[in-house]
Amino acid sequence: MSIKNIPGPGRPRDESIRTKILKTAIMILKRRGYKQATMSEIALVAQVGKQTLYRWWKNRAELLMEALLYNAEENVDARIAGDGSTALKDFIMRIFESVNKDAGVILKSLVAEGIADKKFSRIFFTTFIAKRQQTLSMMIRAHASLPEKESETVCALVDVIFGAMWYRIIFEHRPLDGKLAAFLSDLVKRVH
Amino acid sequence: MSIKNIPGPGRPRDESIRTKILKTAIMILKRRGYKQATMSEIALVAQVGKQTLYRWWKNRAELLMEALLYNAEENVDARIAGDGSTALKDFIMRIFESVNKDAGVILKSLVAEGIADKKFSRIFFTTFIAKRQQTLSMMIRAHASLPEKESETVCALVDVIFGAMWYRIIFEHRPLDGKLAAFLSDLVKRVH
DNA sequence: ACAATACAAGACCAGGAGTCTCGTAATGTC
DNA sequence: GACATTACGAGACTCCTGGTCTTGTATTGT
Repeated sequence: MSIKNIPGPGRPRDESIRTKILKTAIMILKRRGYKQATMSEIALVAQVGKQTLYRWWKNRAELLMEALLYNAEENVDARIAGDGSTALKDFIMRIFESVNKDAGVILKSLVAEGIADKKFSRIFFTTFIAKRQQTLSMMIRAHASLPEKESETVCALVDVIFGAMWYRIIFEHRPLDGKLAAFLSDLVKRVH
Repeated sequence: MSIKNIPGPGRPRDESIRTKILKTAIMILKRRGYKQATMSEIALVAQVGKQTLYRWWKNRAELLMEALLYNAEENVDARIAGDGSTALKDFIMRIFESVNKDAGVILKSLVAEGIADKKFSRIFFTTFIAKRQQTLSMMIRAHASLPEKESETVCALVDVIFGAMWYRIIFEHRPLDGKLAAFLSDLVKRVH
């Protein structure tokens, strides 16, 4: 994502500056929202030259994307092991918690960038969303009562689950809580 | 939405200019996308002074919102009458068609505005989304096999259906087609 | 010492939202 | 018809943001 740090002559890149910028960006996003998290503001708060931002990332969208990945280091990976009957619900719940904590604002910001820039929308989808979809569809297959589930149905279920999540992330009309997680994992069991 | 036209002294407002602006905005949104649909561009193409835009609407978000409502005059209302077994699927399908035709770009634009401006997000939700949710929950209640469905479940189902729709509107990874509509209406029947 | 790069600070440019001004057109009132 | 009042098209203007460029200094390998 960020521009590579190939060793050569001259002063070396300072990795700690890169993470300082990412942390600052996340903090501003959380505290002041998407619109206030301007490049100048991030540079100012991080006490960093604007050029340094553009040395590490080629534009705002790339920086925000990496902020998301950096933030998601507490990674929500598929732990298919464990009690099979609640594995799916637990998985969904873990994602919800991450969204409720920090990721929500960042995810929304990236959607906004994607709406303004179709090319970025594709990048965002392939480098982040698609991977989550893969994981979820594995979980669904494992969780489903009927084994030979055609992929069409699994795809629809993935869109249903993440769709409901995104819908509540974007409009914030209802919380992402255990009730929804239970309802969604229940839904999967009902499909044959 | 648009600023009222109270009669009084002076030259009267020209309603045809208002609709000309809305049509131009929709056209630019469809043909060039959200980012290109700037206020200056709309004014230029519509052959209208920028001040006229701001006389009718107080900002870009308001204009886009009214463009959406104007575009949605081919209104997707609940026609609960008709074959009860396909009424829900038909309803969903009609919304999908409207989105696929014009509304999709406008809806996405309004989401982007909402992400940048929380206050507008609320306005968008209450004046547009909430009404669609009302209609859909009526349809669900009518469609459901079990009559006494607690409102909690209906709300979740609404979020599931519109969630899946929005998810595909935003990322465009899969089409909004009859298959999804059938799957979703089927899902409702399976919930008890 | 020297070349090369990174860094902070900040000037600079392009473009968009929103405001303001100007000259003109359309209305009601006298 | 004269007048006050408002709408209109055109476009200049301010302010802000994304992104670039410059300058002076710091840090590396040779």
